Amino acid sequence: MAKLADFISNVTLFKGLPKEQIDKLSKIAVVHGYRRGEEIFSDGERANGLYVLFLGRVKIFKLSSEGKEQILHIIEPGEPFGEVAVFSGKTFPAHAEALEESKAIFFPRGAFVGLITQDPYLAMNMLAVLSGRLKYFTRLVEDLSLKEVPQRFASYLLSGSDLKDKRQVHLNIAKGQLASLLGTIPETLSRILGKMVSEGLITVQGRKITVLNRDALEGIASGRKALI
Amino acid sequence: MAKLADFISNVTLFKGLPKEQIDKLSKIAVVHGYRRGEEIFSDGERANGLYVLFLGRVKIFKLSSEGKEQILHIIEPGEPFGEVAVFSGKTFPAHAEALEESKAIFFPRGAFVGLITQDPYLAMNMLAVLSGRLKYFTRLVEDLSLKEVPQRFASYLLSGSDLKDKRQVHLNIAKGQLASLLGTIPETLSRILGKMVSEGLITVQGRKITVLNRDALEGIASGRKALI
DNA sequence: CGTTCTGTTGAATACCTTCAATTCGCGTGG
DNA sequence: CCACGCGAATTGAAGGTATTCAACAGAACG
Repeated sequence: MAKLADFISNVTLFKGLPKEQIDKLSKIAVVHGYRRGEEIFSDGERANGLYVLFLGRVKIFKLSSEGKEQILHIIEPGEPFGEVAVFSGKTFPAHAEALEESKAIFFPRGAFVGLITQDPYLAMNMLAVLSGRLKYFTRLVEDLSLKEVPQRFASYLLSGSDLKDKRQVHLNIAKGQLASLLGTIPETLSRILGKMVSEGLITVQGRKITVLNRDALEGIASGRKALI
Repeated sequence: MAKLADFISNVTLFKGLPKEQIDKLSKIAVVHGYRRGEEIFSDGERANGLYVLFLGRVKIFKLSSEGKEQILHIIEPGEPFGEVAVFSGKTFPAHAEALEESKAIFFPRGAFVGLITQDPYLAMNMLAVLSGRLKYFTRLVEDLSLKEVPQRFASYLLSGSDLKDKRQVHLNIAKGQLASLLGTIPETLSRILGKMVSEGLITVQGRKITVLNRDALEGIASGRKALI
């Protein structure tokens, strides 16, 4: 299990922990595999621990009574999920499903809480993770309530092409899933993509989007400009 | 300052802490007063600590570029606020403003973090607080994205009249503020109230709302029924 | 008792969704 | 290697919910 301990020591949540703690964590860890589309846990289900994604991609989402879905998070390898239920309430507050073949490490609640109370460093890391999530949700609420869909999409695009002014953005999820993440439906997103293309702001080839006019996109993201 | 220590020991965040810790907390605490409408901190402002509300009522909110507001939270006495910035990033993720004459206890970041690393109990309490907030936001996102305004309002009403089947709900904030909390505007809320009254579901006298037909409201809250 | 903020009501509009019909893309199997 | 089939994506037309703008009524406060 050297490989597992190795991975664990590189997870942000566990960064900076002494080797001894990493070993303890490895001992209580259980690895689960999931196929594309498989449910990991469901909203309201009793929670007995938390997960850290090892491989693949997982979506955390809510479902309406009519079956419409709102994605809260796309989890990437190294990120924890299902952590809320460990510290408050005893049930998961949303659904989790593998978007592709995935592996996740499961940490049973009791043992994990034990480690946290013994290691202030781990506690601080966990507090940082939860705070980061809260900040993210704050922005999500802001987007859903105060911005229109083109604004949200423009922000999404720009945040994905932030680093080293690369113009190419490769969507890591299907367009329909992106729509759900942006709080809309595939049709609406498709129309917005179409408009942006016809205005010369971007080009789209499957999941590959090229930003042609960054300034205009920033104008839309900030609400200063609108799509025609 | 016996009174302050007394209050602090009754705050959920500090529940179960030994007297010694409470004393330390009292020593690093600073009390601030705010008048109605006064800003406590603003979005993006550098954060040097967290607050616990002592008296009054505080709204945590986001503003759009056009000035529309979305309330994230109404803080009641005993609740902490501004805590996210202590553990992640260094700036407040939203605005805070006193809705009425208020007093808040301020805990400087460094000293507070020091106490947390010394007391696992305090750390666990803080984790529980953050998790609770996350759960709350999960529901807020769900409401904004997957439910219509009448549904949100019906849920709000019912959660306010939950205990001991009391039919009277007294709004603790102005209707305009409630609209902002529900992710809409005063006009829309007013129309919904009007419809519910004319359908005989409720009566409204200022801030006093009486539930006449709980079943119908539950139908609306769950999305099974609609308003005419 | 007047001024100001809060709440209400109406008409027009905007944005997004719904529904339905195609088209595209891709993996599977012949 | 090509054809088939199925889910994903696109496009059009119609409809619905909420917002905007504007005017007015009412409550709160000094």
